[in-house]
Amino acid sequence: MRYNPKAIEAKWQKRWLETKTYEPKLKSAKKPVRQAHAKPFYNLMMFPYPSAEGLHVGNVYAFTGSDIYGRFQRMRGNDVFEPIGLDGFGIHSENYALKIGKHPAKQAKVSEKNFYRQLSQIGNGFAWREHLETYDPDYYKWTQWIFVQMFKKGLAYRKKAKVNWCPSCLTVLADEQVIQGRCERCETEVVKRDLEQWFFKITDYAERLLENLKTIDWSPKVKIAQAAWIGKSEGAELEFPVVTSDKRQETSIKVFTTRPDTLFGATYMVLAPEHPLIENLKLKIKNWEEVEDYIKKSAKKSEIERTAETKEKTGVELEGVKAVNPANQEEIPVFIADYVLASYGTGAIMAVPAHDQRDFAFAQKFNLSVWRVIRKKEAPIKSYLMGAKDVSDKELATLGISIIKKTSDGDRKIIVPKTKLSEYENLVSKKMTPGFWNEYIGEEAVFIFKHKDGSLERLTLTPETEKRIDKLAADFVGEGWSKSSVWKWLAENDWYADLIIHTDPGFLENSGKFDGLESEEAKWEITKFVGGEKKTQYRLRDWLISRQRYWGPPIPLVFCENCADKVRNQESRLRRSFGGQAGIRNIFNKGELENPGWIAVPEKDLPVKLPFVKNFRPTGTGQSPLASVKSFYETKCPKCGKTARRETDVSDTFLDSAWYYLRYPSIGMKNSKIKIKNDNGKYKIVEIPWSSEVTKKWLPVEMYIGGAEHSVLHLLYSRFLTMVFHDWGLLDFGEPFTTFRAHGLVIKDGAKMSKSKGNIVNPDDYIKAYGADALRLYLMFMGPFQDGGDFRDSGIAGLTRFLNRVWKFFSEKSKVKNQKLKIQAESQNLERILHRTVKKVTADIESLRYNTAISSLMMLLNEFEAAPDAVSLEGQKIFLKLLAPFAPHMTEELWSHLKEKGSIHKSAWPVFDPRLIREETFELVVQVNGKMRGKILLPQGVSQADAEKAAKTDPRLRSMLGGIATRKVIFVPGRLINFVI
RNA sequence: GCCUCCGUGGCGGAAUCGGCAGACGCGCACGGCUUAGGACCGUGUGGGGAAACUCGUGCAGGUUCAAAUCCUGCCGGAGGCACCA
Repeated sequence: MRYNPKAIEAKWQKRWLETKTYEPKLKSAKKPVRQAHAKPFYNLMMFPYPSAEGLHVGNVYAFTGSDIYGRFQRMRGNDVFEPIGLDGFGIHSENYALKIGKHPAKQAKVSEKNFYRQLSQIGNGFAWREHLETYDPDYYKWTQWIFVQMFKKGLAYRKKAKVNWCPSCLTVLADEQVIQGRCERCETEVVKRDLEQWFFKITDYAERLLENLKTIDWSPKVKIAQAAWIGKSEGAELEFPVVTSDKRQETSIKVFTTRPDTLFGATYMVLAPEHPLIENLKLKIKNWEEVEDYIKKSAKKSEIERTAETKEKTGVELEGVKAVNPANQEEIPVFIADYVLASYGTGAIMAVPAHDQRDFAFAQKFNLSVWRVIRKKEAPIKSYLMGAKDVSDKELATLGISIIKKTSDGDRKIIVPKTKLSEYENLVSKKMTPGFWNEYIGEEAVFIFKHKDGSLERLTLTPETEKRIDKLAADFVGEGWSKSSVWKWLAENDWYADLIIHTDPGFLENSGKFDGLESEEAKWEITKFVGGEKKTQYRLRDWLISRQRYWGPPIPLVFCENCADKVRNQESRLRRSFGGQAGIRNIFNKGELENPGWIAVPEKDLPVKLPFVKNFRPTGTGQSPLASVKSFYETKCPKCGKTARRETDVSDTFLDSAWYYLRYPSIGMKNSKIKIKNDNGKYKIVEIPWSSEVTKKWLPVEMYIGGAEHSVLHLLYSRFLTMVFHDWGLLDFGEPFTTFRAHGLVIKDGAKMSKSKGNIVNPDDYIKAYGADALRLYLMFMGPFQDGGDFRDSGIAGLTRFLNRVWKFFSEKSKVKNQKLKIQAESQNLERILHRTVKKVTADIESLRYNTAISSLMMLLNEFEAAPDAVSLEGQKIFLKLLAPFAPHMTEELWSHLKEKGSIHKSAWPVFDPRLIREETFELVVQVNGKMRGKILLPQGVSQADAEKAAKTDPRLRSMLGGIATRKVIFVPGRLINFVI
């Protein structure tokens, strides 16, 4: 009988479904015991979005890797729950529908069928009963319910802001969906638009999102990405008084800085063009027209335009206005420039050009003073060259000096004639004289000065001196300096900021009484000195949740003019009669009070169904297609009954996927009703979207495997919502996924797969040609699961060959009924290899090193084939069990050939016997001076003396070791012996 | 620019703790079986050398009896962040 994957796979897929092999008893599973082997094991993989023609091979890769882990845990005796569903709502599915000219609702049905067909063929142990689709009203009812709760608790708010707008997808996007200034989905350049939108207050959770990272077992790169995205900075808020030309103080500018230690070096200030203070100072600004013009221009720029030309800074000085440096009372100019972001910190900065790249670039362009206030700690070159802390003018002269003048055709070096040296000495002595600037920048012997006409000159060293330094530099090599790095550091040819300024902390100078203090200490001393305040800033912004598209859950809110008035009036009344808290809070919830006129759709009226609309195309007007559907938006206010208008935007797809893992185990269960505290302090019994009983047993997710591209999207949002639910008392855990592992990327023939390149791998083709088992095996064998791999058609042949050999071996073996062991020695040897393989495969699966697990199974098969008669029935069973997670169909078939009852996938995972692994003898590696010179077979646990003797008497080694005195002998028991002679 | 990860045969990769570099597979070569082979089986396969041996894990150094592995600097690649003060 030949191996026929097609027939076998179809047969077992059908039987597994019939016998519910992969459906754990969700209710009766035992209470989880954390760690090692939790009985109920929630094995989750990221559900796919059915956007393209079918399942991508990248999905198959991820799902196979996740399934192997699940099957392994099942064989270890755990109840494994491995659900799957479709993330079918959202832009990606809608864009696909648009592309092929079909209505998304209709296309969803087609994709659903196709995806589920494909998913049932890849050999995963899915719990099919608990599947879900995000566009199912039974599901999005609860997505909307979550939105309503967020609103009621004041975690959803509406705000007009500059938001990311994708001109191709015709909708706004969250910050997380903008990758390098481009739309995450279509890679179109994102522009800024002023729109009123719904946001979720994820920033309230910034600190916890960051802090909790320490408690979860996730792939480090994902944690790092999240920490960077949250972007915590500790610094200070400092206030700079603003004075006008008549020296009268007008107002003040608040800045946030992480480097208050550089305050004495602040030589100008910059406001973001959107800073509200500019409008207030309008009358005092002498060049208002110019300023206004700049504001308008920068408003039009896209994010990419604003950030692309990093070197070319733009800005306008606010003439007639000066700021006062609170540290030294110097009057400094104030600018507006778009390199300062309105959305971070206070939207204003103090500029310290000597110690910040951007400020330096700006200062160069606008001829502003550069004042160094931080000195580097160590200066090996300088102290070597000069033998002193400061470079003296004389030293300079004796070294010889040349200038590089910047000319139109690049830098040109001119050796300075001796007669001109006095001029330089003059310059050097006029440290920080207005119009001139010279620096011992960092500790480099590089000097730049500025002429009155603004041209820059740089002093460097003559060729003779270069030679001398070269010699000196050679002495430094080995003290943490390579020759090239000494040179790079000393004499790089360009003169841009990266060479001249240094941004590291160090020791203060030119800072009055703070001179000599170390940066870290000086920071807080100076903050105190000027009456500033310690402050923490996060880079994270609130989650923009509304989308101007059709294919998503409508945001379950209603706008009512009448209620808007009520809220506003009540508020002003409350303000007048202080203390009158209670009344209004019983009528309106927090969200309604904070967003006057917006009323939550009552829970009993959910879902707000997405109507079937023929023209579902995005409009581009800043409104969703639903805004033109009268029957949808016309409604009555649920609060007062007057005419009201529904919100016509839908919510972000990532809201759907932020909680799906909570829903799976509760599908088909009764939702729980629990008592929760409302924002007005009263308790209320509410129905929640899951069964608390089942959730307690199965959650949080034990193992989650998915792509790292979701590091700051899905994985961040899920954590946020879980924390929120925890705070509301809906969940008894605050982190959704105990363990998360990011799998690698599959590429094809060394390149990323893309439709335009035509190198897309369609899993259907490969399953048809080779079977799912071979495809699974090949995908996992390509490389370490967490690194991804390069898919090459030629590679799959090797795994097909392997499977054929397994089949052949077991087919022929099963004919031999008499399992009499012919050769004792061989069978002992085999047993040892067998148990070693058990150990290796077990450890490899635990750490997702599937490639090496498969390779050791190949080696075991090689051994089996070399001595087929010595392979016991037990050995055959163990082999099949080890292979079962990788090739579930074939192993199940061969298992049944061995007349085993029940599924191999529910059989017990083999355990190795440590005693059987140990060998009685081992090969001792003999080294001479660290070089391998031979091996000798010795009994396990041999003493050093015996090993030495054996090595010295070994005929092949004798010539090398005989008679020569050894200086030292290193003996590593069980491994090697090294003779140093 | 900053952060993270990674550089090993013709290719994918192995070496999990600093202890035999190149497991396993692909490819290739030769041989067998075959009417035939893009099927199957066997043997070989990092470079140099007839061999003893020697060189060899991106490059240059360092630590060590011993380095692919640790340290320093450079070069190259991938990913993340990107005017975040």
